[in-house]
Amino acid sequence: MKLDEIDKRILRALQRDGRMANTDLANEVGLSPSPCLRRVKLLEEAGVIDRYVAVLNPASIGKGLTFFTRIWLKTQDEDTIEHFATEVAKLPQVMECYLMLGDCDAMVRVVAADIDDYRRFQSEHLSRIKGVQNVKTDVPSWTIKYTSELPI
Amino acid sequence: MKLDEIDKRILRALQRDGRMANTDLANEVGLSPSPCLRRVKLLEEAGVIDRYVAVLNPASIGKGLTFFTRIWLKTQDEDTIEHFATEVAKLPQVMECYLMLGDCDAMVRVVAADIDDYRRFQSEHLSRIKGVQNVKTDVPSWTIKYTSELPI
DNA sequence: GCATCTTCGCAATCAAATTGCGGACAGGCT
DNA sequence: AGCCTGTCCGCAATTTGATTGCGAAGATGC
Repeated sequence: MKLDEIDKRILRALQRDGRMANTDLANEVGLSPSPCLRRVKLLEEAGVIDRYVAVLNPASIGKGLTFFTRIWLKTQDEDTIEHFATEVAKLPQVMECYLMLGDCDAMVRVVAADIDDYRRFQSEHLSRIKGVQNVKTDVPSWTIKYTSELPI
Repeated sequence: MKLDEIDKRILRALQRDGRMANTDLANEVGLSPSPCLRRVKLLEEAGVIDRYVAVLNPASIGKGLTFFTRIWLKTQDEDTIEHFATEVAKLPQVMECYLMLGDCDAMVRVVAADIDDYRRFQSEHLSRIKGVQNVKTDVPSWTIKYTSELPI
């Protein structure tokens, strides 16, 4: 989809505040409400805007820590990987999971309340997935940047 | 903040659809619109709901690839780290940046259009930050899971 | 220069957000 | 038990914003 400058302004604004009133958005991007809303609908239909979400404060719901876990599988055949993918998708603590080429086979980002909560998750869920041979956890000591705003 | 079952239902719903109409939300969680809205406002004021955002499709704006870059700094003193943090915050391609304990000093998640776009970013921006000694890039071959919904 | 397509803004209509208020329910005290 | 108090609900009125239809302005191409 071809995006002009106004579309980009709309996307930037909605990335900052996805619940902004259309009238305010229109004002910000320099349109009147109706063509502005029309553009937003088109961006949604075209899939440029995938969805709208509320971003929660992880600490306030007892998920204040992030862990990165690198995973090595016993084998890299399709069945093993697919089974792993299916099981990982079921674990709500896993926010992201990537298959990697190179050193490890997969990397996941996990949220947990504390170290013990994470350890429990690792031993009771992650390590029990069939095909998982070894896991190694990296703990970020500080988050410098965390954004959901894509550059546009 | 103490969250009861209805609050949790609200948070789950708004994580799925942050732009849901309050009337629909009220209906889903089993309240009438006014107390439902009151709870949402309280959750916002308490910071449980941090903000609302539109989630864009990275591919549709030419940022379809994700890269993980591990970074080693020349020294780990506070000045070096703070300078690094300041500079990284300015780079819009960087979605996340964590300081790590252990192997590497920092890890960033970067979005780019393609490999060349990433290489340019790495050589022209990341590697030029003062204090950066070495970087190593990991490329996910597939994203199995990617969610913004915290378990609650 | 004219026809056509696109996208705008205005105005009317409809739907949802917001607010104020009375009532139900729960917990604590006498 | 009976009463007082604090909390949270739902209803209804009001305000605000979303949505739609339509005519006009500007851009594009023949």
